[in-house]
Amino acid sequence: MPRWESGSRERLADAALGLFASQGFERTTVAEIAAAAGLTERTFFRYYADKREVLFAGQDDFEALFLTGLAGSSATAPMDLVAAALENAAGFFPDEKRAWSRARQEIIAANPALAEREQHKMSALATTLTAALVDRGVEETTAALAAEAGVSVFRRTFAAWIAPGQTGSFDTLQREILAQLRAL
Amino acid sequence: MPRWESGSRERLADAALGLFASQGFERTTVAEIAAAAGLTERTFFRYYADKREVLFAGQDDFEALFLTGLAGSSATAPMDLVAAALENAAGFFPDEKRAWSRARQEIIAANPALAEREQHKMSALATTLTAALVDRGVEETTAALAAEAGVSVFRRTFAAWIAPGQTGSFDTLQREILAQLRAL
DNA sequence: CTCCTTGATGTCAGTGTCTGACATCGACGG
DNA sequence: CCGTCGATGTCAGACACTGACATCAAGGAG
Repeated sequence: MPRWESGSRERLADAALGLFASQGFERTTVAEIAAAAGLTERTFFRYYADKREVLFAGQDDFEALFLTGLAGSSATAPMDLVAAALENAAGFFPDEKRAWSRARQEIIAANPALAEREQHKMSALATTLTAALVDRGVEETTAALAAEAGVSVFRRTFAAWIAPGQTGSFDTLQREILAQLRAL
Repeated sequence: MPRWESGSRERLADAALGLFASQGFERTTVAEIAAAAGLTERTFFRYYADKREVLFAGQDDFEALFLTGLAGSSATAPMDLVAAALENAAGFFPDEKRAWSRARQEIIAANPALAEREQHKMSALATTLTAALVDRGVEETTAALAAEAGVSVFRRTFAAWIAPGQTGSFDTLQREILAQLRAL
C-alpha cells in the first residue's frame, strides 16, 4: 500500500473549487484547501505556484488543442487557420463540463485577482497563437490581429456557452460568433 | 508649517521606481520604499492598493485622454473614432518622458507579476474604449474588435517608441503603425 | 533478504504583503 | 481658545509563500 493516496494534484484542485464556490476565494485559505485534500499547505505550493493557479490547471492542454488544430489545417488565410484552431479547441468544452465551467467562471468573475490571472492567460494564448501563425508564414502584424480576433471569438463563445439557459453546444455557438466576426 | 511634507504620493512613486530600478521589484520591500520617502509602510498602502500599483499611477489620466479624444471626434466610422482617441493619448508621451518610460517598462518586463498587472490595465482600457464606442452607436462586436485593434496599435507604438535608438515622436510612430493596420 | 536510493510528503521557522483598530497632533474654522 | 478633521504613525495579526531539513514507503541493486 502506498504511503499516500495518489492524485494529490486533482484532490487539491477539487477541494479548492468546492471551497471557493461555497465561501469565496478570499475567505478560503490555502491551509484549508490542503486540509480538505488531506495534505499540508506546503504540499499545495509544490503543485501550484500560487493560490490562484489552482483554478487554471489544464490551461496547457487547452492551449495545446489550439496549436494542434492550427497545425492540422492546410489553409493559408490567417483567419482560416485561426478558425481551425478554434474548432479543435471546442473539444475542450463538452456539454458535461458546462456546469463545472459555469461554477468556475463565477468564482473568477467574483474576484479581481482571479480575473487578472485569467486575462493574463488569454493574452498568453494570443501570443502563442501569433507565434504559430508567424511560423506558418503569416506576417507579424496580421498574425497578431488575427490571433487576438480569434481569442475574442473564443471569449465571447465561452460567455455565451455558460450563459444561463443556454443549451447550444460550444462548437455550434462558436461557429455562429465566428461568422459574425467574418461578416465585418 | 505643515506637520508633514506634502506630495507623499509622488515621493512614494519616485522612491519605488528608483529602488525597483536599482535592486529589482522583488528584492525591494514596501518598508524600504516608505522609508526612502520618509513615511511608513502603512502609509504606502493608504496611497496604493498593493505594491505593484505604485508603478501604474497615472493610468487614469491616460485613460481619460483616450476618452476625451474619442469624445472630441465627429467621425462615425469606428476606426476613425479609435484613431482620434489614439491621437489624443499620444500627448501623454512627450519626448522628455521617453527615458523614464523606458526605465519603467524594463522593470515591468523583468517581473511576471508586473507584466500581468500591465496586461490587465490594457484589457481594462479596451473595455472602456468598447463602452465608449457603443455609446457612440457602434455595434457591440464591432466596437470590441475596433477597441482591441486600437489597443494593439498603442502597444506596438509604445514598444517602438522606447526601443533603443528610437528618436521618432510618439504620435509620428503611432500614425505609421495605425496606417499599417488600416492597410489590412 | 538487506541495503540504498528516490520521491512525495511533512515539519518548522521565517519573510513579506496587506489589513483593521486605535493613537497622535498640526491645521483650520468657529 | 476649542473642537474636529485629516494625514500619519503604531501595533498586532492573518495569510501567502519559501528554504532547509526530516521522514518513510517503494522499488531496485547486490
